[in-house]
Amino acid sequence: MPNNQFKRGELYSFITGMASTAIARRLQKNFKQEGIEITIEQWSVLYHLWKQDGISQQELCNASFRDKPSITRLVDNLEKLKLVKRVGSPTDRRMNLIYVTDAARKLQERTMEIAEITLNEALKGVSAADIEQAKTVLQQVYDNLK
Amino acid sequence: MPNNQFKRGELYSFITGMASTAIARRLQKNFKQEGIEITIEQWSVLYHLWKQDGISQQELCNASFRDKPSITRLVDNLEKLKLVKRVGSPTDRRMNLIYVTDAARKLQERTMEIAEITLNEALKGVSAADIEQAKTVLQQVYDNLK
DNA sequence: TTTAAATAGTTGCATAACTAACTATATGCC
DNA sequence: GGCATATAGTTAGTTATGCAACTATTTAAA
Repeated sequence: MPNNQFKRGELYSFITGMASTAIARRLQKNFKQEGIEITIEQWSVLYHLWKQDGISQQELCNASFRDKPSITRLVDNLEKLKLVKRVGSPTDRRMNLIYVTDAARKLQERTMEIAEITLNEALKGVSAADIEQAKTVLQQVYDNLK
Repeated sequence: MPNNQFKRGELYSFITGMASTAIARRLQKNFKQEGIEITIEQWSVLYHLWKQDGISQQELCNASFRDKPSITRLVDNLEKLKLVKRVGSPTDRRMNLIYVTDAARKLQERTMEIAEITLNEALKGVSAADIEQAKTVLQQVYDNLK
């Protein structure tokens, strides 16, 4: 128990997640540089829809670790950009099924490439084993707080 | 070089930093539960000021990895809450020196305790060595993108 | 010394987060 | 069938972020 005790003064960067913030910021910049005018948050929603669309907003909430109002507005903005469509579910009139448009599909390949490049840039000099291990720790943290 | 290549489909959680988001969210909840009505962002600014106050907003930017408008507004809100004071620098009239108030000092001990408890909760079941290693990776990521 | 460039901070605009309160529809129990 | 409860989604209010444009002051160079 005392061996995962954090010393005061080391708390800060772990809590604020400055590393992931930095990655997201860099990815945003790289998108912009390529003339791709979507936010990271919008991209992270598309990311799930590319894998599978026609899912409800609630399922998008679960997949992207966001609450319902956040998804409502992200979908609002993505719809304004004509990247997704809300389609009322035929079987449950409470639900919207979210579909990506052709315009969004055109973004998939290139943005995933940029994301991959950005991530490799971020992880330069870190061994594959260390990355795996860091991912395990972060997953454990997430599970602990779920 | 190919050994720190990320496979597509694993990108997402690393980029969005869901672990650090979860920690921050939990800390916010724990503050609230104790009747402490400040945001994590406000706390993260106080965190630096407790270590040393009377520093400029620019120094706060550097310490807390934020841009100037963000600090302007955080200091605005902290000032409204009477937790910090802006004092014009006597030697450089462009600068504000930021001081914490007695009310803020009263929050230090308890909030640091809560942060420590929250972090230990988040890191339950993770060995000290793994934590160290994850921190090293995150620091490297941050340095790579700086 | 006066003028250009750098620095400190603020303001406006757009996007996004969380909470709480709300509407509409579906489900389940009597 | 009818009513309570759960679920899906939206809206409003506050805080925060990033970018760009702005003011005020300082510094450095011509």
